[in-house]
This record gives sequence, C-alpha cells and structure tokens, in this order.
Amino acid sequence: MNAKTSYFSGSAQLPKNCLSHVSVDCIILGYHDKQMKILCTEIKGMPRPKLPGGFVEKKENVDDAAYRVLEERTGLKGVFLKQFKTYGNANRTAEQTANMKHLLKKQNVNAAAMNWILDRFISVAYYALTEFSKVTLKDNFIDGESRWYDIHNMPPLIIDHEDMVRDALKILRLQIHNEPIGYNLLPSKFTLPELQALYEAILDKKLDQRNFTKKLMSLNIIKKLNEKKHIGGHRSPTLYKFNKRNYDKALKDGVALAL
Amino acid sequence: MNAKTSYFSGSAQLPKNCLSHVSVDCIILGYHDKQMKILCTEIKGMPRPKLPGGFVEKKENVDDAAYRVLEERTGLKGVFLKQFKTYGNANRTAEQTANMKHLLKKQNVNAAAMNWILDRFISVAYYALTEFSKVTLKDNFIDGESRWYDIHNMPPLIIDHEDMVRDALKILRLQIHNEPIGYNLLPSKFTLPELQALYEAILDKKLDQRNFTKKLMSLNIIKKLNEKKHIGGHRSPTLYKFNKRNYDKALKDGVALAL
DNA sequence: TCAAAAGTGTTCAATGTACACCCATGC
DNA sequence: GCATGGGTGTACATTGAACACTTTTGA
Repeated sequence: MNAKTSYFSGSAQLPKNCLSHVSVDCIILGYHDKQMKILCTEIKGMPRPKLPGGFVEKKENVDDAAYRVLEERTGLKGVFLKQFKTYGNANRTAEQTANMKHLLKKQNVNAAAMNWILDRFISVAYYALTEFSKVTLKDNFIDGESRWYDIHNMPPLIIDHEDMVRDALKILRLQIHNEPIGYNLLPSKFTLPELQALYEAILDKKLDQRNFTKKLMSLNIIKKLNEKKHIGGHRSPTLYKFNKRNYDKALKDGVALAL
Repeated sequence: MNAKTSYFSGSAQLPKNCLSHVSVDCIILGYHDKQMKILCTEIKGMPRPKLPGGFVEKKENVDDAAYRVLEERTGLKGVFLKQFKTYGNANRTAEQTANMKHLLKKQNVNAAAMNWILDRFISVAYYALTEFSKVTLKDNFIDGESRWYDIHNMPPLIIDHEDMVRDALKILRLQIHNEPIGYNLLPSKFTLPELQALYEAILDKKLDQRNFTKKLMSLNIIKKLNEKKHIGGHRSPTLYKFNKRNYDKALKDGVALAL
C-alpha cells in the first residue's frame, strides 16, 4: 500500500471540495434468496470494519451525498434510501481519529494537510434496501474493500456503527408497517411466497401465510397475473406484479399493515 | 444597535469554539390552557422570524447543543427534547447568508472574520414540549428576540424553518401513539379533562371523552388520587398524578395508544 | 406415490368506535 | 333551577390471530 492508492489520496472527494465536520454513513441492506445482509467495508490498518460512508461536497445536498455513496458502492440507482438519524456525540470519532493518525504516520502522509479528517465529525445516517444479487461490489480508495455480512453474524464495527445498524433495523422494522416495500427488491414479476419471505427476512420472524396474503391483497398495491412461476418439484405459484401507481401513492401517504 | 450588542458579538458562542457547517434548530412547542404555541425569534434586519437555534461547540455533543439552546431560551431544564431530522440541502442557507452579509456591512463588522457564519450550514432539528406559562422568555445576542406564536397563526419563517415546523408536528403526532406525554406539561396533579385537552391540542382534533379515559387508564401510567380539583361553577374533577416509574418505562419501551 | 410448497376460509378474541344520561357545583 | 363541565358503560364493527386440509408438481 503506497501513498498513491492509500486511504488519503486518489479519491474524487478531496478535502477542499468537502464540508468539514460532516459525513454520511449508509446502512445498505441487501436482500436475496431469503437472506438479509449488510454492506461493510474494511480499510487496511483500521481495527474493525465500518459502514460505507463519505463526505459531503461543498455544493452537494446531504441526501445526494448519501445517494452518491450508495451508488458508488453498489452501482445501483433508484434505490430506496432514507435518512433516519444523525449521530453527533463529541467523542464519537475519537478512536477513529487516533487510528488514522497512526495510519498517516505509517504512510508518511503530511498530517497537517489532513487535519480536516482528523477533526470531529457528525454523521447523518441513512438506510437503503437493495437486491444484493444485482450489486457488483466496488471498492474505493476512501473507504476500502466492500463485503456483505449476514445480518445475524456481524463483526464488531468501528465507533458507533453498530448503534447505527441497530437503530436502522429498529426503525426499518417499524416503518415497514407504514410503507410498502419490495419494489426494488423483487423481480418485476414475483410470487406471494417470495414477497412473504422478504418481509420475514426484514422482520426476522415467521408470518402466517394466509393472514399475510389477505393483508397484502387488501392494500391494493399488488396485482395477480395470469401466469405461474415454474419452480419445479412443487405446485407452481401465481405471479404478481406491483401496481406502481398505487405503490407510489402508498409510499407517499403511508399504509396500515399490521404484521 | 451597535457592534457590541449586535448579532455577531457578545455571545458565549464564539466562532472559534464552534463547529463550522453544523447548527441545531429547535421546534419548541409550548402548551398552556388548551393552546399550542411555537417559540420563534426575530432578529432586527432579518426579513422573517426563525426558530431558535445555535451552533455546536467543539467539544459538545449535538444533542447537548440543542438542549443548551432550549435552556437558554426558556430557562427550563429536564424538558422532553427529541432529534427528528437533519436538513442538509446545499442552498438552504443561501438566503440567510445574503441577508447576513447585508447586516454585517451595515454594522461594519469585519466580514472576513465572520466567514464561518456565511458558509453553508446543515441543521440538526429537534422538537421539545414545554409548558409555556413556566417559561420566562429570554432574548439573546445571537438569535434576537423571542416570541410565542399560535400554532395556527404562524408567520412565514426564514429558509426551511416552516418545513421543520411541519415535519416536527407530523412526527410528534405520530410519536404520540407510542410515547406517553404530559409529564412536564401538566401540574404534578392534574385532571383527566386537562390531560385530554393536552392531547387534543397536540393532535389538533377532538377526542371522545369516554374512550380517552378508558385508554389512558389502561396504560397504567396515571393514578387516581383521593382529591378533587376545585374549578368553581361545575362538578369538581378528580385529580390524577403520573406514576413516574411506569411513565419512564413507557417512554423507554413505548406504548400502544390509538387515538 | 411421495415429498414439498402453494393456495384457500372460518372462528374467536381483542380492540376501536359510537353514543346518552345523570352528577356536582356556583351563580 | 339552570348552565356548565365531569363522570360513567354498553353495543356494535373492525381488525388481528390462530388454525388444517387440498392441490400441484416432479422425482
């Protein structure tokens, strides 16, 4: 690892383009085949993985910065992304700063020029829902190597990133009762058991099949098609698709969905 | 107005003690006698009132900064205060910055030394619930003169502060179904009609008296006393008090209260 | 014919909602 | 005695939760 490709150089996000003291972090939840995963990144020389994050360019909306981080990591556009909390404790980045000083020294980076990154940061946190099989993981200079971790088997993360994950999951699990999900997480044609498995993965609990069907159908956001999916070995489940108009209306106005 | 007592001097919050680019704003909701009010401040020379806000000291938690703003304005401690959203659009402070430049010029303040305040800010927003009859309004140098506005009769506010108010009220009205309220808003002994009036003021709608009583009693957070309140001219209502232990438990664990 | 998953309704319990009359008090 | 607000219970509708058998498919 040399200075050219280190944490502190080569990135599009040069200090002079970014706001000091402000960062964004993303809890990127990936779903596929009944599994929920979280995207983390590992920087050589740092003790523990972290959430993908970044800085806010001087003329960039904070929401757009989060969206940019998401897109840089996953290559995906149009993904559901939601700000959920801002982390602003004074000492939250102290440990990270100490580690970075150490790294800078080892890499012979001029610490004075890097003062901006050694200062305190507050972080605006977002969560996103993605389909991880659609994602081609991209590493980047600023934030190291990306990797999916199973939600039940997370490593310890730096600073308050474990709190962020816990908070994001808690809020997502509450929000799911008021917002439709699934549009970017399932193929355009999907079966009810697939949709149910998605809800079960997010809520991390089993749901009653008949009650689930009944409730989802009553929301009027999915439409039964005259097609079956061939799954082999078993009865062929009916395919459904989202009614995008009603789905978007439900996103905007909220739904009532007790699960 | 001279430089000594102007917007830009005399405050405990000197630029060198504060983080750049980060501010906090508080939606301080005041309740008394069935009325909901919002605390705003008016700075001479600025076109419209604003929400009370402030900056974050370099070694201060962001939550504590919001709490400090609240306390500086109202003199109240121990008030319910909750972070609800962070506003980070790139151009959100553009208008304010333009106005400030104008003000600085008029006041012959050295603009170079004030560059920190003319830059872009992102704002972490909080809402608080207070009893406005307990508040002695305090002006301050940084933020002008304080005043309560009726929630139904708000003036236009600067930048995105009207969005903040709208968002805060929306979130509060949702949260009220999961959190107990009232502890700092009512006398230690209160009547059920008083409590109901508080809920009605926050939700801005009438509630059914019998159903309200039934639901509140079922939460086990209030306790009937063997005392009545003398209100004159009418039947004397029974006094209640909060069961602080259960109230705090409900704050922490949440409640289910459909209204 | 067997294994595995899909599909389909009913019953019961809990909760929410609507609603009206008598009571206490001070003038 | 009258005006005003306090206090109380029931009936009905809606919603949530539990639950089992038949169908389809391919091996």
